[in-house]
Amino acid sequence: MDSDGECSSPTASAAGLLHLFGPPLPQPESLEEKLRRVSEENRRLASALDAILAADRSKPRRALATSPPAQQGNAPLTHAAVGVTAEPRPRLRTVRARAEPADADANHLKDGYQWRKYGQKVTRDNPYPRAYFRCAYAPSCPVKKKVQRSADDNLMLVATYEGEHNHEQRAQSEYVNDASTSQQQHQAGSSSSRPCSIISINSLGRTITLGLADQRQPGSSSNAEAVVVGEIVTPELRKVLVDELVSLLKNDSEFIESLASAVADRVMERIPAARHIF
DNA sequence: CGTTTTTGACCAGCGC
DNA sequence: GCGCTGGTCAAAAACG
Repeated sequence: MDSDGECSSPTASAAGLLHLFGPPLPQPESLEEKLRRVSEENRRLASALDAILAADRSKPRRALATSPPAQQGNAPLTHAAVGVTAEPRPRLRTVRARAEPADADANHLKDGYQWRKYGQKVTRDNPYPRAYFRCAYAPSCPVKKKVQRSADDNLMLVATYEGEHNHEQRAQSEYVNDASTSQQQHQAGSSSSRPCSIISINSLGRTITLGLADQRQPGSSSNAEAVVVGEIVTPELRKVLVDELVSLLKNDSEFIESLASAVADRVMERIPAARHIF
């Protein structure tokens, strides 16, 4: 995904050169409009999800404790909006992710850990079976997860993690843990020196924010309009969302045009310095 | 043949 | 106490 973080792609440069010899470029407002529209769409989805979760919480629960409402007091609004359930006492985390079409009939949610399935059960309020997994990396690791398809959307996988890993994850860093990793995650999301996209994770490491950094004014924060995408705890989930975002934006000629304009502006900024050479 | 998955049985908690 | 439900166990089957 890091490959999407480079601004200086040949395409962008070409667009910038075209702009040099072309008519006045379209105003960058279109890019901001685009962001606003995505934000608005995200807000609509978030509120819909919130309604679903609110209905879900109103149902009686037994083994799966729900988070006390008061706990959300100091949490950012986006947490509730994207349906993050951050249980304080038993370490329960709920992750919702859209399943790949290829895995349409599988109940697997890849998250970088190795899991061993030890049971499956059809629950009362969901026609889809719930699969029970234990961490298979270390026998003593107490972490369990439950994966079940959403009753509303069978392409949506809902995974509930319980407990914390008491071992290192070799292949990748710990993605499902707390604030201690948020800094690394931030770095990982913007490994390039000049990232076009911003991927940040909040203090709890449970909400990812995807945004488009306006490179025209590096020092300016006014353009940092972020799009909160949802709860991300695994690289695969991040990749799914980023891929989806990239695919959406790639097919949007308006966005491409705006992006080209923004890159052109950057090139224009550097041209005067280059003129001294000639 | 070792490991993983499947699946029916069993157990515990909760509400009535 | 009984029934319902979610969670776990463990033997059998499947797989590489």
